[in-house]
Amino acid sequence: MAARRAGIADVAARAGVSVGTASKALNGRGSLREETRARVRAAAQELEFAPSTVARSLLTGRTFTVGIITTDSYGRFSIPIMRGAEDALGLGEMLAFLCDSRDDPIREQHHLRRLLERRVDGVIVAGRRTDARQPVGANLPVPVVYALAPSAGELDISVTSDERGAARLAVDHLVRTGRRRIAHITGPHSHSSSRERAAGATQALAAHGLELVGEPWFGSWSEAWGRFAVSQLLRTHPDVDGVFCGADVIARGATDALREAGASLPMQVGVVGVDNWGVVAEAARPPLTTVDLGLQEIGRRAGELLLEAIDGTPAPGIHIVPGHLVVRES
Amino acid sequence: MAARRAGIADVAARAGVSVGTASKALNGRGSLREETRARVRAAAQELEFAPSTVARSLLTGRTFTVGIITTDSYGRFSIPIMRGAEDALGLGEMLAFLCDSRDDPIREQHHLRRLLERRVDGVIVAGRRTDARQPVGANLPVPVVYALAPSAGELDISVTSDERGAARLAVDHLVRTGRRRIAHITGPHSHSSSRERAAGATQALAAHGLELVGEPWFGSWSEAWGRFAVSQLLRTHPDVDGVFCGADVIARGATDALREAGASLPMQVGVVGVDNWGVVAEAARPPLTTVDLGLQEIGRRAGELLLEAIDGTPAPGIHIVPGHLVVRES
DNA sequence: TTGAAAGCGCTAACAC
DNA sequence: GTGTTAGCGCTTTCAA
Repeated sequence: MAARRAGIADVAARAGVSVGTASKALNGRGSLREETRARVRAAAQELEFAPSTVARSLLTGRTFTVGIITTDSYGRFSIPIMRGAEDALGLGEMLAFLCDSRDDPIREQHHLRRLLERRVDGVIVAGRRTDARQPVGANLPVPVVYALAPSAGELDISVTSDERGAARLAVDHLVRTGRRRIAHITGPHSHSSSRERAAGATQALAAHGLELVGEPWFGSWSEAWGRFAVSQLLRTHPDVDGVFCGADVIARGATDALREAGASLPMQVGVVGVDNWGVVAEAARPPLTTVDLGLQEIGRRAGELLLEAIDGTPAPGIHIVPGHLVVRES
Repeated sequence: MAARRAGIADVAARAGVSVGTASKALNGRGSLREETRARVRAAAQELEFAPSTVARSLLTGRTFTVGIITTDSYGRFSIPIMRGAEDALGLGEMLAFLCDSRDDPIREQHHLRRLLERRVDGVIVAGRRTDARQPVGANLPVPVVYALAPSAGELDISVTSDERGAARLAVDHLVRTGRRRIAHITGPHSHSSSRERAAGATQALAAHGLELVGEPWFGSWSEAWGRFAVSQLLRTHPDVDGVFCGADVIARGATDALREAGASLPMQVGVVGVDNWGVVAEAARPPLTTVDLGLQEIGRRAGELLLEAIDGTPAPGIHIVPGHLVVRES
């Protein structure tokens, strides 16, 4: 601590040149004698000179920072998205401010305002559901990219997951491994993810000339629901041989209930989840085959699209990132 | 988008005053006629004026930003810490840059450098283990606070968890609920958390005139290890009536193995974990009683200590944040 | 009560 | 090849 910070003026003085020259030397601009350049660089090194980005920003109008607003308290969904975004943004030498709106529109507006005051070059808004959301503002001075929860605004840039595709990947795997009597247990009907996955499952089965065993079981994103739904399912359809679950937690509950009902997994019944959430999928017995929605990829794509928009070539619309199947033992 | 950004000069022009006056009006500085103030405010409103923090920073030397460097890819540990830190920093009107070092010292240095170039007012370094770590740098121009993984530097500021206290909370609960033959299953011996929790458990039992059943079982942070250790434990100590597990994932494996071995929980055997990791603790059967290490509180404390250090009153040393017991049904 | 001017740390345009 | 100067958007003396 306490180390006084050297400015470019200090570096120039020590190297015996003017600040202009020092600037050129350090930025490789202009034409200077190699010896001068070296002398300046040496001085900078000795003084541990770190150029002030804030002064530079004032001049160029760019800060090389972006804001990421999550509605999600850095939870299950935001985290991989943030990671992906940081990957992409880091490549553009950008640093990200993190704001947690906790699903509160007031907080969101507050954060947005603070980010704009800080002159971020762009903003990523990450949601935790795939339901469309209202735009964070109109006529903003910087580009915004929506991740996971797409914006309802026509001309906005959004990146989201392929819900129907995810269902197809799951169902195709079950069919490919010989399952014919496939049921679907999923989350709340109020979530568009649940509805889309159910619709996707029905579609995919139809493509194989099959139908879902019973209606989709809408419930909650929990292990307990997975267990309960399976116990009920076995009463009406004891011959079920495949279960596509709308989430890994549901799938884990399902495997437990099936195992405890005496079914041998995966021989008698195949189970596929969605999420590829390590702590759940890997610890299940057997470890879960599941669809990874590519959240990190969504974040990466969002970062890339934001960089492009900042560079003046925005790509409006909803960009869909495909998921992929992770085959384990279930 | 595309909305041109109004500067204070625009506001001043529209209000028919000088920039100096506009500045004073908006910041409540100087003495101005109330009518002038109102006029300026109105102009600012109409132009959606958002003062540039970067210009202000250049002047004041403070950016009201901090950097958070996590070694943890925003995982299980960083997340609550970040939340807590954001809580504290938000109160100081600070915004946080997020950097993920992925446990790579090179990346860490790189990020630190970039943060310093951006003139952050301070830095939080968050780890994922409680083992002491090397300081991130010496003689830095801004204060640094270490969260979870304390710095080995004597004069640095660190905030970490109370590992022995956590073990005491767990053991006391088991004893209070009538358990006398208590075993301990935990993570790798190479982690100081494992060793400290084991030592704490032994100590706490001694305070009750009891001894651990067998040696502590060091292994890995996984459900599989919890299951395996319990199965072995039951062979040598079938009369065990309490298991203190060094992590919720271990505890969950332990409950599964106990239940499947025919033990009724929590009547015959009590199980206590550490972490209070929702997805694991709540889904276990029965839901886990566990020690919450207070990670969010650690983050909050780190944020507070950083603000204090920035304000010129650093509190060096290792600050220990107490955990608390979360009683569920196990 | 208000305006004019200097300056924060840096870069870029232009002189020398 | 190097130095000088103006100016990015704001706040803050100081003078009017």
